[in-house]
Amino acid sequence: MSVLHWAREEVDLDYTLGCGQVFRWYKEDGKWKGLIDNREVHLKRSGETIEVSGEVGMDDLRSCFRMDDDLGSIYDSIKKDERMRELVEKYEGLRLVRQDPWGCSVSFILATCANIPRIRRMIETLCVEFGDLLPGGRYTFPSPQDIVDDGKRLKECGLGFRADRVLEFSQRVCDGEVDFELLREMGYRECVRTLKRHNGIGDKVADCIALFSLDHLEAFPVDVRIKNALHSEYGVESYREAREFGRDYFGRYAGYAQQLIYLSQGSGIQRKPVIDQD
DNA sequence: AACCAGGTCTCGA
DNA sequence: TCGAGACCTGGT
Repeated sequence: MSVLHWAREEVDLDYTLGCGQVFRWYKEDGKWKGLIDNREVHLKRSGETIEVSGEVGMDDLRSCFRMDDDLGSIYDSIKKDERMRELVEKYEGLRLVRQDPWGCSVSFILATCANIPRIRRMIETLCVEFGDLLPGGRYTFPSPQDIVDDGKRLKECGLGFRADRVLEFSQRVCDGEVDFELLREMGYRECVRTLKRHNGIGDKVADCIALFSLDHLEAFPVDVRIKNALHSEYGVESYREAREFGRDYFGRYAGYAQQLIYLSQGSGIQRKPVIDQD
């Protein structure tokens, strides 16, 4: 077990892991349990430190929690009004997480038109069916090849109309048609335009992938809740308007603002999903 | 028992 | 560009 000297105002695990940006983490017995780089990790806040158990390197942890982001200056830059000042104060320690682009893409393709418990369940099913069992009982996130190898079974996983989209995307990744590192290097707009060429990836999902896994922090994913929040706070009328408003108004770190607003609209810590295996 | 869910795609005005 | 409908299921 190792110890991270990450103060509370630097990292709040409940806000960061419970705000809906990640789907495979859950809190149990006061510990946050999840996976980083397909290895199980447990994190427990203890005063001004975090206790870590699991085989993860310091670099992976720092990268996952985006510890190179200067939270103070980012928060300052998005405190555009009283409302945002309140949110920054209330949710101090909320950080964006850097996810693996492949897993993030699949997760948000699955997130279409489903509620959080169901999204978590679909992802967990995918991992149980196509991933590898780890010591400790959890499963790795499957590789694209794992999925392509048994495309028929994917349709029996309760994913609904999302199954075809995931299979098609997996196939394209296998074929080398998706270059995540290139997507990371290119500008935000081109990244989103490129992602949207795939079936099942529209504005919202592309923004999520760009923001949560490809370091495009100006991405401002707009779903129903964000649209409604922006309507009541800023008088924004449509999805398109909300998306553009978000980026223009909040600027380079609009994604952080989005996550604060999303958290303020509900969600909260989720329980461990139960997958019945046969 | 309905209703609705971190949307996307297609089509017609 | 914009609105309407279809789309698979399963939470609540």
